[in-house]
Amino acid sequence: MSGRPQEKPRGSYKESAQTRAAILDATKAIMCGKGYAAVSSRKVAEAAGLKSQLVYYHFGTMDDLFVALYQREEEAYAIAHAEALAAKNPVRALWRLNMENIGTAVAIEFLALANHRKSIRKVIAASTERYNRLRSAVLSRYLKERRIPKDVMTAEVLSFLLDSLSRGLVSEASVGFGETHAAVGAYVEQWMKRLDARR
Amino acid sequence: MSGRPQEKPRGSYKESAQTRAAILDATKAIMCGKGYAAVSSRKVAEAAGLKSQLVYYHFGTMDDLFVALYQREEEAYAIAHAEALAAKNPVRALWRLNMENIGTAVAIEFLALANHRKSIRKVIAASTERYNRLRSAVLSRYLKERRIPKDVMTAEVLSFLLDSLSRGLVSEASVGFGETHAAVGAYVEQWMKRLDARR
DNA sequence: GTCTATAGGCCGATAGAC
DNA sequence: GTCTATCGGCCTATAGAC
Repeated sequence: MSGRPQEKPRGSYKESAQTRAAILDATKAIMCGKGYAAVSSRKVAEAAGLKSQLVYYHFGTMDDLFVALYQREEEAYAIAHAEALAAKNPVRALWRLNMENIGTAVAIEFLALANHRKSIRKVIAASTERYNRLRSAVLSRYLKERRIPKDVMTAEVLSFLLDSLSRGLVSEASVGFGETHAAVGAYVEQWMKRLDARR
Repeated sequence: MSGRPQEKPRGSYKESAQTRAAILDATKAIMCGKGYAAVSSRKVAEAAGLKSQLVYYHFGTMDDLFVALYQREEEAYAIAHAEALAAKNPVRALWRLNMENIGTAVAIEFLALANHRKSIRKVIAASTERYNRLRSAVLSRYLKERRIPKDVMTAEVLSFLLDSLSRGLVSEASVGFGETHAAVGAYVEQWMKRLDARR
């Protein structure tokens, strides 16, 4: 990582991490651009400039590859998510996180993939539950501080809104021109401003 | 439809419609249950109790099959959608339509499929635009009648909310247990009640 | 850790008999 | 309109040399 280039240091003992990363990057790119069904060992390898057998060497099966990518992306998301929760305005930070990140696009794809890969469904269900728990405390406090009554908004509903609206906007953008995108974006923005003002 | 069974009337001149319907039904079932990637001419034919070549005979290519299914489902949806817009409470009717119908599940799958089938993307974009136009007038009137100011809700945003929230609930249900489902359902319900009361 | 070679399966699609 | 037969391609995955 530091100093000079140092490709293949001595024999070839830490090329592995680089190759793995390249394979995961390629997988992610294909998933976002063409959908999960376009992912194959050959396509991934071609995009990464490698031979397809290396995919199997490093990840075992295609199923394991998907799980490994999910876990890597989830790990990066976990950090950003924790930062967002710790921000002065967690709602705004979470919204921004969901909107800026390509992660939302890849998340949508994984959600669709869960439909027929039970290994993916398992890992998604676990992390979804975990994030909901993490958000619950912070959003509850946020709403309580602003004295928002439960019939106006709850932490659970707010959490769901932040996710499903951002996903809706992302998939809408991939199909049409973003007319709705601007209108909904503005609406959420002014709604968040109003919440801010109650502090 | 009426009278006696009457299979294969004389030669075999109107078996076509039945076979086509069976193929489309099987395709729909596989898409909902296993995801669009699990759809193949062989799997579809097996589910319908037919030979795979009949899929090509009746629909040409797999691409055409997907488009044909989309159009059939869309045709059915168009009727229900028009009824919902004509209902006394169009918002409630639209919400119910999105929540009850398996159509939402198949719609999510088509949205994912649009990622790498441009024929699908084209047909989805067209119908999305059309439904938005149809809703716009009715929802605008609905909001105006209840004197909802534009900064509280607009027809465009409301239309988007109805779609993306129902999609969010459906995909959430397919992954986890529906804790969120109940909470969000109740929230939307009481929100609609409040709108009703303003009439 | 990366290579070549290859097994074995499912795929989309077509040809031609009936 | 449905059947049998079949082609060529891409797929997942493994074996074995280096």
